Amino acid sequence: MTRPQTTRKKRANGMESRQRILDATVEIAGERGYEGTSIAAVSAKCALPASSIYWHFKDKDDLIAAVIERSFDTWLASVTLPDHETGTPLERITAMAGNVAKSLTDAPDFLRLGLMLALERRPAEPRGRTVFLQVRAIAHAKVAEVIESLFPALDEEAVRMLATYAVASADGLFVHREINGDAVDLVALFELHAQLVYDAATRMPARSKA
Amino acid sequence: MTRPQTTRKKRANGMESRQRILDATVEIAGERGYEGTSIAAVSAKCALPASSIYWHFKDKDDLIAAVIERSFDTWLASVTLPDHETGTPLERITAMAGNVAKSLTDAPDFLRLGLMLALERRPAEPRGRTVFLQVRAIAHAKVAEVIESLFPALDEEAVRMLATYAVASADGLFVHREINGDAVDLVALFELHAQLVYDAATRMPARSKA
DNA sequence: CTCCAATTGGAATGACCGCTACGGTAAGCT
DNA sequence: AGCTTACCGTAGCGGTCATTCCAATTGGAG
Repeated sequence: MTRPQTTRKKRANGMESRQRILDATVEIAGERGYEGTSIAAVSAKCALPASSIYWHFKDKDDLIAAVIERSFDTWLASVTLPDHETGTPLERITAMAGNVAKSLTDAPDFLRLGLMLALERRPAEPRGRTVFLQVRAIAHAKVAEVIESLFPALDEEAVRMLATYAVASADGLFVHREINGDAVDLVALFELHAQLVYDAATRMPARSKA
Repeated sequence: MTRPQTTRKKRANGMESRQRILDATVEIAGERGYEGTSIAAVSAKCALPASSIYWHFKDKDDLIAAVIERSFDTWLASVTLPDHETGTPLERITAMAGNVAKSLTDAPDFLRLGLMLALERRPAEPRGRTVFLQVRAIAHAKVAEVIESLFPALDEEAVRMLATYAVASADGLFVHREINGDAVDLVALFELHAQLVYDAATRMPARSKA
């Protein structure tokens, strides 16, 4: 994020090396978790010495956080929400869920690493975990927004609970695919999920608005 | 052989020490994951030297696997499935889901540790991970059994998908509570979950049986 | 060309890692 | 009593950890 930018051209492999380091780290961290990600292993995988890693990143925590941030950006770029509103509401949220499922299949690193970090609760919380939880909270808010716009009769508490259910279940479906491999049809599961949430919202009692 | 040779009386702190070690390990592994669980940290927490840990357990992998196994037993003991519950099918599976949610609240270590291990995919798979995945597969089969008995008209594929959705979403809801803390009402979420799955099964088309 | 800063290379740091060797101690058994 | 088994305690092994130091390199700017 911090760019010198003062007309200092990329003169050596700087940026490419940075990407190589992040590539190696995302692979190792996805295999072995936070503690299992050793600088030596990253160094071996990206064929750069440890000193280069420490030139590009302050310390291991900073490296992991950078990985989370970059994989989130990658994932965001692969989510294409259809902004034009065609079809019934159910068709629309089903399409949205399908797109999210597809993007998670294409760029799973963000959620995979994030959930791994989130499940740990070490005394000194890694910065990557904080970043993940913030992003996740935003996702929750956006889902709640969609639900509220589609079902304005629902009260706040119902919207909150449905959004929580929608996001949490989606995580679970993703984890299921991470565990059971590519044979799992994540798009189909997400579309089913969208329909269930939609049905639930339809059947929920509309109470007085706050 | 008139010499029973059965359990030699517990003459030292053997069994108690074993439990102390497991208690310490479940705490540390829940905080820091597989690699982050160091023998020295366990040793410090249970106030027993490393050599005692290695007397009771073959190696670190064996220790983690033992923790998974014990926490599974603890969890199983806290699940009380009402086998002949009265009421409608929906009421019955809702009660079942509520019981599972309550047991997961009371004894979360099994699923928490298991999911942490499951998300990692290190080259040499820890035995604890294998154990967890086996138990999880059994859980999936049991859920499929319940669904099939309640909705005999559904074809195999539909039952499989619903069971997958039911288990995976449940994991996600559990993770949500682990992340967001005790304020999350897991029982309510599980009861909602049960109802959604029930509704989905009701609405699913009944195809020809295989 | 020289100078300078961005990178890399390699080696070293002390702390910690999993694990073991081995002696001590106390409670069974005979 | 003496032998055996179960467990605890100390000390340490070889290795890896995150991190740092500092000397090379490299390429753009003057």
